[in-house]
Amino acid sequence: MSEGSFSKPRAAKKQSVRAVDDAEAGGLKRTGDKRERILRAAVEVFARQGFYKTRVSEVAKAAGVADGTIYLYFDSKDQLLLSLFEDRIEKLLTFLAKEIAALASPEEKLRRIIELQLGLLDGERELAEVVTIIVRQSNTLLREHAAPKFLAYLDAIASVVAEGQREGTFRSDVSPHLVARAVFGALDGIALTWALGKPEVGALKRSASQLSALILGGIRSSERTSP
Amino acid sequence: MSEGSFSKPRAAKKQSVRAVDDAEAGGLKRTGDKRERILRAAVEVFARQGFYKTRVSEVAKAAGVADGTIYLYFDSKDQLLLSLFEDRIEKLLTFLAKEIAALASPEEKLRRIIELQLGLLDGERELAEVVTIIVRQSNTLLREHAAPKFLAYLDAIASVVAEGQREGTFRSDVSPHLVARAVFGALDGIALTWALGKPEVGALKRSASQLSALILGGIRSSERTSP
DNA sequence: GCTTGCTGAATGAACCTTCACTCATTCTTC
DNA sequence: GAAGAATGAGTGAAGGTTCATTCAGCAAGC
Repeated sequence: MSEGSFSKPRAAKKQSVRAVDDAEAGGLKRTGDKRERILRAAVEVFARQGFYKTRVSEVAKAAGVADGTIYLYFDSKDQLLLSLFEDRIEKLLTFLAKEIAALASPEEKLRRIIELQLGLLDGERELAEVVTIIVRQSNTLLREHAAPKFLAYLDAIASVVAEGQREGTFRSDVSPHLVARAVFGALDGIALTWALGKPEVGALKRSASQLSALILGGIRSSERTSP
Repeated sequence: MSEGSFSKPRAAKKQSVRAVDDAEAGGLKRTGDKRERILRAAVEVFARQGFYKTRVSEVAKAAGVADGTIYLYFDSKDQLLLSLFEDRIEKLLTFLAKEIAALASPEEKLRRIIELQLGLLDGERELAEVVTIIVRQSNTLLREHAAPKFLAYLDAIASVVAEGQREGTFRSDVSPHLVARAVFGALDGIALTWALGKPEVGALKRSASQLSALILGGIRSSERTSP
């Protein structure tokens, strides 16, 4: 009687926790994870061409589905982008939270955050690009929806900073939120110039350690008084 | 979609827009400022709505000009954006160069750069937004053209860092270009969250000094040897 | 096992709105 | 009144969205 509760796609919020599977052996296969396939294709194409220059038909082609199929899973092109964003940020946040919880000192945590974000940028550049670009698309529905999720990420960083300040290992004359923004921005800035240029191999590791040194050096509390 | 109720209607802004005084006494003269008027309108509207969501007719209206007039000064909508970018970055670069040249130590220079960029973000947020958004629009002619100018700006920062390293006041185990990117990114990140939220008054001053402290603290060579 | 009928996911060509751009006409200035 | 500047309604193309049609999968009837 349950008549397959998930059987109908109809652009609903259907949260498929479907992760990585489906070896795409042949062309037509099981129709299980169309939604996920479309999302992946979208990340790829949006990152390469930008949202506005991407035709819905291109996403469809990349996903190996018909144009119309996309509208069985998403209400509109805008909604597709928004879903993409929410879906991915969500995962990133939970992953980050778990990783950080395991570490003891704020300093280690901060270092790990830097590593993780740069790692994400390196490994899933496309996703990272889409995310940061989206955050910058101006005052639209997208921005309104994206902002809360994004701010949650910043809060996560800020709370690490605050922790360090309570402990006394971090200087307390700077606002945790400001530091969070600056750290995020620094990481993003590096990603940006990578995106503009050519990504060298090994750049990641070097950047991460240098950046950690820089940021930790700046934030560590010290006797030294700044002029 | 409703009009972006993000930015308050500042009537004061209007007046400063009128840089070039066109004598209305004799009606329209050699309207040499049409181009400039269009550029200013474009900055404003692009920042509010984003490039792709902005209609050429909206820019025209904001500039107080007919649609067709825009095409007397710019070849296309894309060209308008590109011209805008080049024109403004150019000015920013020369201004920055002059400001910095006057200062003695790399430390002061860096501090001034931070002040200036944040000041720009505060005073001409719209322009700053357009610039950073544009830099992120993917693989297009725009990107190809925008990148060099943008990189020139980064180079300017990097050379200050390099100077400090030669002098011995800055730690030399970090790449100047990395630092430049990080600094730019940090500033940009702060702007971004300002843009997402509400800009408090006085936030600028505080942010600038905190950020200076943070960055200089991070970059200063730990050996306090005076050369 | 084979046929028939039903269901609904998937398709993609056509539709229809939205704009970037054009150009015949009108206005300004000298 | 000529020359140029400015106008803005009109045009054509582009591309997001729709929907009539297809067809794989399944169940019941034979």
